[in-house]
Amino acid sequence: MNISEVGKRAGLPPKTIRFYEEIGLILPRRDTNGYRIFSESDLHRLAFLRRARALGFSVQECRQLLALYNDETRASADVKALAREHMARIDKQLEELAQMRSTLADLIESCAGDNRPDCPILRDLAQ
Amino acid sequence: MNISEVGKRAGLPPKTIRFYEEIGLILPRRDTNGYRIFSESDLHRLAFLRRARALGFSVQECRQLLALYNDETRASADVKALAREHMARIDKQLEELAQMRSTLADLIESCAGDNRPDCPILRDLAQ
DNA sequence: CCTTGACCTTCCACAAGCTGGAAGCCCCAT
DNA sequence: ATGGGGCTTCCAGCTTGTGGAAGGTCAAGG
Repeated sequence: MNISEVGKRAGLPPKTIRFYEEIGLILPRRDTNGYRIFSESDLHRLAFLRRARALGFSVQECRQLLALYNDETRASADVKALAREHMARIDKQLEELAQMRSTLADLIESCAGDNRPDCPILRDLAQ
Repeated sequence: MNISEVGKRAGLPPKTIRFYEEIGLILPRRDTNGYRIFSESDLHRLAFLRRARALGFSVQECRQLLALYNDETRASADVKALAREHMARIDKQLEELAQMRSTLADLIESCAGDNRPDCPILRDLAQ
């Protein structure tokens, strides 16, 4: 199967698939004309990647997840540890964003939002 | 004042300050030897930038905020609108992260995390 | 057989927001 | 004069792709 078809099936644009090959996440065969040929196994890897990325795993983590996926002798503890680290990072981001949101909401509420120049938001930023 | 001192006072590393100059957020004077000289006004701009960035505003938004800050005839409505757009983006990010977090938490809970290879996390990713 | 359009290929540049490092100048103290 | 620190510029890299240009390939229609 060609790149655009595997792209449709996996839900990834061809550009992204080429990029994933470039960084070694997949290694499709090549036809005599130089075209990439994707096997069912390549398709599965790509779909796996799409879902892992959608969960916010970094490309490096995806690499590790794929390695674990292909390792029949893996320990599920290793996968769980990876997922836990990732979730810890997400929790940290959530906290930071919630903190920003809270401050912003306060500032926005305190601003008249009319045509006068006086603005608590700018005053706060300037301190 | 020199770059490292203004950096300490504004809470920004010299590298970042040079970068901000490069992209036109500040324009410090230069000494005859080529060294940057920062005025109190430069310091205020830098501190403003640090706080705006800490609230998650993009550099482009910071540019607009600084312009509004320096415009005596601004309407606070414009500042408020900027802040509202930004908060909307933050809310979107929060939603996405919360969704990821929820899925991840489910997967993590369902995984034994022992030395056996069977793993619901990988199964879900592979679908 | 030739053309046309839709593929495919590679390579380069850009996005955000810095950060690190190298090479070289400058200033002050010893 | 020598050493250490600070300053300068420029280049490269991080992450995760995206957009575009130049050019090869393939299948269908005239």
